[in-house]
Formats: sequence, C-alpha cells, structure tokens
Amino acid sequence: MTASEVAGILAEIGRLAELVDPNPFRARAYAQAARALEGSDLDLARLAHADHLTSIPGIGPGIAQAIREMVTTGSASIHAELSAQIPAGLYAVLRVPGLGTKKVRTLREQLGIESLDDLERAAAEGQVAGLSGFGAKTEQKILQGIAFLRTTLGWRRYPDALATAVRLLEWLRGHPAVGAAEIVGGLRRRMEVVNAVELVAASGQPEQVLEAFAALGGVRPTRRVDRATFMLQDGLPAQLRCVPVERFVGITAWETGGEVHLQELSVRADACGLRLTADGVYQGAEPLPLPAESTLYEMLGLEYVPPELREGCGEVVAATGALPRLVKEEDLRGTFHCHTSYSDGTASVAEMAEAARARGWSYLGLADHSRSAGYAGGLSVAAVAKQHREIDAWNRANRGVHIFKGVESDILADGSLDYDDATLARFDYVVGSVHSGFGMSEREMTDRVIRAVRNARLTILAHPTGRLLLTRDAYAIDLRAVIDACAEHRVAVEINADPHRLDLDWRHVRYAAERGVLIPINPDAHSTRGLDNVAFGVNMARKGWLQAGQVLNTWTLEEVETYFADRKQNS
DNA sequence: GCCGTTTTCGGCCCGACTGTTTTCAGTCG
Repeated sequence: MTASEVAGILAEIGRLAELVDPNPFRARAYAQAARALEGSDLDLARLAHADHLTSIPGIGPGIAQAIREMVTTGSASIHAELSAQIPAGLYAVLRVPGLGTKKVRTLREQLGIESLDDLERAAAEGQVAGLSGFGAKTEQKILQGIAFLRTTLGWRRYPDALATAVRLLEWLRGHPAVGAAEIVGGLRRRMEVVNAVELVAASGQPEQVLEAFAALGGVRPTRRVDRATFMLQDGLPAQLRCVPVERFVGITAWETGGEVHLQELSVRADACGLRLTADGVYQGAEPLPLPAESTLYEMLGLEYVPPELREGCGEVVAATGALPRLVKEEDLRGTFHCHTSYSDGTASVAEMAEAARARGWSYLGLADHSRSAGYAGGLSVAAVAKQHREIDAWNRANRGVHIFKGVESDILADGSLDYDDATLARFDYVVGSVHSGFGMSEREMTDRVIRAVRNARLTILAHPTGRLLLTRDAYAIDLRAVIDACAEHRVAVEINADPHRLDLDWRHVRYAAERGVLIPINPDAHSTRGLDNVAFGVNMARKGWLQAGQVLNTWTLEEVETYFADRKQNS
C-alpha cells in the first residue's frame, strides 16, 4: 500500500469522524496526517516495521496504529467502525454549499435526513426553515445547492477518469484477442471533466472481448450491437466499442469527436468522395482501411489535428496550413505558483527546488500565501524576510535551479494587495488571487480585480474565476473586461493547473493570447508531487491553441529574469 | 488524535461573512 493510498483512507476517516465525533479536532488530526502523507514517497511498511511512524509530524500513536493495520491487512478497523455508522448518502449532503458538519448533524438528528433526496423533500416542504439555527434563506440556499450538485452527478475531473481509463486500456491491450485499443471521447480530447470513460478496441472476436470487458464490472452489462457498458464502482459508466480491425481507425476518430469537428470533417470528406460515419470511413459501399488517423486527415487535405483541438473552434479551416505548433510539456523550463511549508505546502524551499531540478527545470517561482490567508498560514512580513534569506542562500550556492521570490497576495475586497508597497517591492514578482468575498456582484468583482490589475506591482493574475470544478461555480466576473485590463497593464494571467481548478478556462485562453496576454502554466503545487499538475495545465494551453512562446514558463531563465526586472523598473 | 511543554493538560491556522439571532454560531477559504 503506497503512502498516497494510506493518505486517502486517513482523509476518509477524517471526513467520517467529522460527522460522528463531537470533537472536531480528532477529525482534523486525521486530515492533517493524510496531508502529511499525500504526495510523499515514504515507505510506510518499512517505517511501521521499525516502529518509526510517529517520527512523521502529525502522526502519533493512534494514527500510527491505524497505518500499521493498513500496511499489513490493507484496511483499518477504525475506518470500518466509522463507515458502519454513516449512511453513504450523507456524504452528498455534506457537499451542499453552506452545510457543514454541525448543520448536517442537526438535520440528521432532527429530521432523520440521510441523503440528498431526503433533504430536498424536507426543504421543499419547509421543514428545514423551522429548525433552530436554520431559516428561510438557508432553506432556499440548500435547494439551490442541491440543484447545483445534481448537475455535477455523474461527472468526474480529468485525472480521476483518466486513471480509470488507463487501467482499462492496459487490460484491453493485454487481452489476447485485442489487436489495438484507444481511449476516445472527451477524455481523449482532454476535457477538464467527463461523464464517461469511453474506449474502442480492434478485434476479430468482439463477442469474447465484450463479454470479458463487461465481466470486469461484476454486474449485468448493457449490450448493444458492438458495445458493452458497465458502471464503475464510483458511478461513472465505462463503455467499450469493439470493432473490426480494418475500421478501427475511422471509428476511433468518430468516437473521439467532437460533434462540430466531425460535421466539418464530413463536409470535406464528401468533397473528396469519402463518407465519414459512425461505422468508419467509407469509399463508395466499401469501408476504407486506414493505417492511422493522420492518414485520414491527409486524405482530406488537412494537417493532423491533435484530439485536444477537435472542438469545432476553427481547427478544420486552420488545418489547411495554419495550425499552431502547440506548446508541449517538454517546453517548460520552470513554473511560478508553488507553496512551501512556510505557508500551507508540505515541502521545504530546498525540497521544492530539488524537485524542480529532478524535472529538468532551470527555475522555480515560490509564491506562498500572504498574511490575510491566515487559514493557510499566510506569511507575516517577518516570515517573508526569513524566506528570502533562505532563498538568497540557495541561489548563492548556485545549485542549478534558480528560485524566484514570489508571493500569492490576496486581492482584498477593495482591490488592494495584501502588503504595503515596500514589502511588495521586495519580491521578484507578485501573483494576485481572490480568496474571499465571493458573493459580490459581477460589477463589484470585476472592478475589484481590475483595480488589482492596475497595481503596477501585480505580475500574474491567479485563478481568475475562482471556480472549483464540480464543487463551486465561478464567481460572477466579466472575464473579457479583466483580460482586456491585463493586456493593457501587461499583467500575465495564469492557467492554474490544479485539476480542481483549470482556471483560466481553455475557452478563454485563446482570447487572452490574441490580446497579447502572457500565460504562465502554474501548478499551484502544495507538495513536490504537486509540481506534476503542470501536465494538466499544458492540456488546457493546447486546447486554447497556445504556442510555446505565449507561455511564460517556456522562456529561459535569463528571459524571465529580464522580464521580471523590466516589470519592476516600470512599476 | 497530536503536540508541546512554564509536559501529562489544554489548546488546536484565524478572520470575515452570513443568517440567525437580538449577541453569536456555523461556514468558508
């Protein structure tokens, strides 16, 4: 069992304990222990054997015992005990915005609510508003929250769905009757959220493959001609289409989509005497075997269009010779929005820098939270000075990775940044973020953010809409107006590559780039492993048609140093 | 449940906001 898997179970114990244990600090202890382990490479089995688990900060004798159980038996009895006390449906209730553990407990004790359906019924009947501590507004907010949650049901964020898809793909490719297999659908187009895991396999024995695939689900599969679908454990449908080898490529392209892209391809195909169908590419009445998707595009007189561009945003026209050379992960030379243990990260300055070097980068920008973010250990002015001394020492030692001194400064309600000008001037660059006051009107929020953009100390605007995918909608903001202001004041706008955010959304990336706004891809890393988030950001950059030069972290160390110095001089 | 120590208990990231109250509990970031 890996440290990450143990962390997952500890986090789950924390959530369960929140719902049943009157002492909130016990739940927090499990959550903190989970945080200490997630993204670490610790060999817990070895530490358990040597009785050294409690040397990890945040792990005492109680949690050490639970970990020992997990690494030897694969599960922990405390987890089973707590699970038995909590109906599964109560998790969803806890996800309703505005409901915390206290209110959920009250709802359960007073009204017997154990699921979203229970809660929706009670709220619709007006039972909730009558409870002590609740009122009419809370009841309305609950109903709105449930409506939002229902729109997210059945959807998964990219990395979660991808992990499942890759497992299924490996299984398929290992099956003796399968010649080729591919992930298709939104996942192949690298959409930020998907509502299914879709695969296509080539086989001469489709019955055998579909049967075996469906059996993986352990439940009775839905079968339709050449398809099998089953529900994954987490409620996401997994669908396999099993097709003859000679039609595999055409069907893969069809199943990858998107809809508008296929329509536009079909028009070109008609003109070339070909037919694009759900059953492959046809020339006359005969299916046309294709060695690769690139052959299909070539036959249509087009450059190969990478799957992530197939969204019907003008890529078919552009593929006649004007497709961008999309940025690649290998183009990155560093990144700019990372946290350390000075605020709410888990790794030290040196550990983060070493991790950057391990990724072949030549620089790393650290941007810990500012003082308003007390909940995240935001840095006092004194702590900033201490961190800067540590960074200076690292840079003097010339260890191959240069550390830039940055900060993630809260954009306060009035649009000001969170330190005085003299303090802000001590950083190489300043990242600005909204972390509070999400309830403003669109006008107020837009004015607030633009005021921050006009501040000459601001270098990068972070996660510009504040959305959390499948958890929280973007706050109201006129994003075009903000991007225009960033263009005018030469403020870069990040693609926050945390897969929960992916904000700036790829649908706005192209507009920003067209306005000449520089776009860094920032992992918002809170651990060394969090640096790998950049891969998700690269996906979004590619979906937004970005080329390497438009992404700040493809620039060389010298270029970035000059850019920051130039910005500071003009501020 | 963990931690630190002026150890063996008492505190635990902390301040703003909201809606419910009528002075504050609960939630959120």
